[in-house]
Amino acid sequence: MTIDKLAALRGTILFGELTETELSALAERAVERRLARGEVLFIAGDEAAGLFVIAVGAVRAYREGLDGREQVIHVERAGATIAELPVFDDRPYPSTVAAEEETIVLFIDKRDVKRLCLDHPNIAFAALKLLAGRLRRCAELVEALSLREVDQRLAHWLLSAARVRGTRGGEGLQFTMHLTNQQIAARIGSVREVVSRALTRLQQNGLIAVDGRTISIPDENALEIYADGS
Amino acid sequence: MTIDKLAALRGTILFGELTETELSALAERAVERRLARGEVLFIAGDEAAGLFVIAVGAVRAYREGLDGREQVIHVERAGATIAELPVFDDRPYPSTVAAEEETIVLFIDKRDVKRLCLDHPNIAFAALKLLAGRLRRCAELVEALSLREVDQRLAHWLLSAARVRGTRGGEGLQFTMHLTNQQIAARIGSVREVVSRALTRLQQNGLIAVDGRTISIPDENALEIYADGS
DNA sequence: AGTTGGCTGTGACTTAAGTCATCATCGTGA
DNA sequence: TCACGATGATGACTTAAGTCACAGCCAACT
Repeated sequence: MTIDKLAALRGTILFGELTETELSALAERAVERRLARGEVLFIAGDEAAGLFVIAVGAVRAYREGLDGREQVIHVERAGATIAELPVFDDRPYPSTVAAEEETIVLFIDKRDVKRLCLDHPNIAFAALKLLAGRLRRCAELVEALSLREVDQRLAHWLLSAARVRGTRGGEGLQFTMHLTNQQIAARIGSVREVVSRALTRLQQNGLIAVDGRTISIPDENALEIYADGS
Repeated sequence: MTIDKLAALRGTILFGELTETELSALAERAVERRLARGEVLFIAGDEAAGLFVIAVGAVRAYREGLDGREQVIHVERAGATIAELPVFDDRPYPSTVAAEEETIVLFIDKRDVKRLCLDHPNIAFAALKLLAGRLRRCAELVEALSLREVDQRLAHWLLSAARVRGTRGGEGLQFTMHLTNQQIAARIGSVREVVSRALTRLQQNGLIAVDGRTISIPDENALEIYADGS
């Protein structure tokens, strides 16, 4: 399978507004890399020569503790970019990044990105907007980890997952969970067993209903109140 | 006491490279605001009309839990800016900001900042660098909160405080602690009593020595090893 | 069909962290 | 100068969260 580099670049917020000529020039210099599920793209602290555009698939950026426990910082899917920070501050990769599924990324040299930012103020502005969003989410995560307990963090996470992926119906808001408890744990800052028990508790309280891999939220509002307040 | 708005703006990374004419124009439109120690400048979620330049003093940006516990996200001093995010993504203030000491800030309308970013690519680039730094620190904080225990977080924090403010001498690296245990706790994500005990433990292990408000780190390396590894 | 390996749920236990209460000290403002 | 409130140390207690161990399941692969 070959991919259309041009289309992939055009699909990003960062490069979407370039002219066809500029896009082609960038596409020619872009280097494709394929990742198997779980494969690591780079490790936190590695020297960074540029950023990556996700053409197909999804990746997670995370930090690892000594015991091997992971904390996911953010997840990005096709159309997004990762490792922008080294472009702007010339420092190493801030997090380790691994593929969540079969993924194809395009490497873009940071000098190219810099030049584009300086030539096109609106690209720089798009990058600013992008980083602003990241920073907001990161601050949310800090707040959650520091000031909320696991059950609340889980409730909050389920709610936002449902709002992104879910559909509204007779059972209320519902969606299909495609992650393992382990993966959820890594995102909300906990461990497998605790997530398992927390899910049980949420069910017992009637805040969610679980049927196989389908999770329903009968009363969105009630779950929200629980998530940030108890 | 009157302050020199022009000088304050010139001292920032963001606006430092503007011409005198542009600076004056900006200074004329800047609105000064004085804050007493502890006074709140704005609250997370408030509508935001622009950013603030810190002319004198220092502020902390934090989130508050239901129980009133605070988690500091970042601290900024004279010469820095705060609340840049709303400028770039047109959303409300992400954190609550309060003065750590007597502080004077200058309010700059976000439309002015946007215009400057679009007219001067290097201002946009400076902003990108600024946000990149914030994001790195924020990710560090997430990692620490999720994967390290309090004693390690404290060790790490002491080390970086010492490296910024401290001096090297016979006793090793030493510096004056001008924060209360309460304040340290809010920064590393814990509470007063736990910080107090953690400090005692670090002393018992010979990793630090405390004399009044002076803290010495006899073996910087040993403390660092302890901070990220145990 | 059978085996292997990952995923889940759960009981039992440990422990880091947080809470509560007390007391001495200190600094600041009235 | 006095007094109050903030600060800090510390003992005693509680508890959320994490660890360990085990058993049942399911899906994939040989």
